Amino acid sequence: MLSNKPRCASLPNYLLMQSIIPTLTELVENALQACAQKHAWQLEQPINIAISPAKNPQWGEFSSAIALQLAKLTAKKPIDIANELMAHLPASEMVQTVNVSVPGFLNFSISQNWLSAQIPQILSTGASYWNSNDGQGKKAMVEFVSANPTGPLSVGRGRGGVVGDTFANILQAVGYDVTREYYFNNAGNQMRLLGESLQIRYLQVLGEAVELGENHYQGEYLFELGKRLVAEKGESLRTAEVETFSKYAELAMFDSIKATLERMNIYMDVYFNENSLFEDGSVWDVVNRLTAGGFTYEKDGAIWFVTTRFGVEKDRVLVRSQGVPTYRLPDIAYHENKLRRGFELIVDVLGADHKDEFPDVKMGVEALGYNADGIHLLMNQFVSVKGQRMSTRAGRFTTLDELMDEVGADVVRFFMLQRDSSSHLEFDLDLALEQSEKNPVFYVQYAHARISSILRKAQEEGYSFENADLALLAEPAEKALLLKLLELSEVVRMCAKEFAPHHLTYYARDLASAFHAFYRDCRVLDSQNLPLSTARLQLTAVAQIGLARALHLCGVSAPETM
RNA sequence: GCCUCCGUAGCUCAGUCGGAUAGAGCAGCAGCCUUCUAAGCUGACGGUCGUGCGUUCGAGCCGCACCGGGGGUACCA
Repeated sequence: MLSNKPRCASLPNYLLMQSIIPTLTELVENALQACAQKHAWQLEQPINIAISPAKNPQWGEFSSAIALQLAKLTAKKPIDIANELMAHLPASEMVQTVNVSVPGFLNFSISQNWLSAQIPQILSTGASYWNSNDGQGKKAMVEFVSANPTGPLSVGRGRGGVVGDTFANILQAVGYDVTREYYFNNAGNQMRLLGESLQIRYLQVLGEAVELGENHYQGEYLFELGKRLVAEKGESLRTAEVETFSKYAELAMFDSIKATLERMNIYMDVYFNENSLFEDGSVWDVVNRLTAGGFTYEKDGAIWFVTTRFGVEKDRVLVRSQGVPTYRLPDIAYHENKLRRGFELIVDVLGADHKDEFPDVKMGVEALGYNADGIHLLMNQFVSVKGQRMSTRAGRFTTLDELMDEVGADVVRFFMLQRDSSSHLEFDLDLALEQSEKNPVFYVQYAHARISSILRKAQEEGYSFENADLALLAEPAEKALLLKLLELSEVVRMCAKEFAPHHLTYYARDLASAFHAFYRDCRVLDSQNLPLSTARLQLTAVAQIGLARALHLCGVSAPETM
């Protein structure tokens, strides 16, 4: 572990707000139990009760298809079941009305009073209103980026960086104690090639007729570094060892990577050096224990891991015949190290090109006697910009820095989060460059700036924020905005549960849209109607907190003016 | 060959456990600024959800086969 950067404190989460879907689920659950008992329904398995937002306002705000699911089990008509369930629903302050529609949906309308009552709660709790405690304070690690210091970060790595950092934010919001970790290797073949590449570039700058080999790093950045080296050291390194160049390049590349990450608002807690696993003997310790457990054998001078025992078609090499381990072995040792440090949830954010190493790691720690269920893969597919694929080795890439120079960190982060990470991402440079409503980042940020502007103006003109009569908030747009705001906690939980941070950007856009509709229909500041102004000011303030929370979880700024 | 991810509107993509009429942004079309930021809003247009079988009361979602694309299939990482 190289360094331990301080990062901003995670938000406390102590207040578990009563959120809508879990509450409705509980109501239906109670009704179901009552009906099942009364009519002796055979519910051998626990029924999964789904509550989803209604697709049409005529059905209220939330619906459940539970009666349709139960039709077969009970041999009754869905519509009858729904009516029966409705009759047994416990009363709740949250629910205004319940009705049944064909073919048997149970529809809920949320009470306006209950909704309004959430406003003071959010105002007093702040951004942590939407937190939950699903993680129960357990230790979680998100390992991401993990690029070896052989070159500037590519756009592809940037996706892993954004997805990993955002997912870490999400885990904190659902109550985990999160560590962000970067795993790297500064020994071995890659670093030797890097050193050779720099050496050749350095000599080229000095006018020598030397050329890069096919395996060397072709990127222009090493030529630039060579020039820098000449400027600093002159010709003194003409006969220097490769190691001198390797070390110099490594430090320079790491500085550049860290600067890039910082620019993207990413701060690692731990930089973990793969080499430490060799130095403390844990790599060889892993081999010995696997061997003692009967999980290895020797063939052709190499040590093989019996992965076929876990149902894989081929065994894998752990230690090459020359005695050098493959990447697989330190990876297993590394994950054992993570488990030994007490992490109960371990998330590896990997690119699609590294996906296949993941199962080997899980099999490895299982063979060592651990339960690997807490280790998860968050794979992200490749990124392309204008059809060009990234390849560091070939030196034909757009670096993250170049991309941020073009469009800014906020746009990069938001765009990287707009796709399911298992889908390919085509970075639309033209759209990203658009400083207008076409660009979804500006759309969301604009809503926040608009809100800020109203609140500023209210303050300047002396409008009261206190003692609001929130029952005055009766417009459909007001209700819709509140409902959308209250959805955030569910969105965050879903992101965590599904390892899918992209839902956040969709939510942010929906919330911005709900605010814009409110802005259109409901004038906030009206000197002729001060009570209504105060009520709407409170709602506006809550919208600001929610929008900022969604943006900040994405690692995107929430500007006060634009 | 095998494994895996993807295939949804002209383009880029969402689609919560299998539920009501499949959604959004962009592009293109038609409108809305003496009032809190028009970086906004409204309307219309746009679909054999890759193809074919199957399971189901009900399939974009589940199963099988096929087609097309990405990634992997190393004693590289």
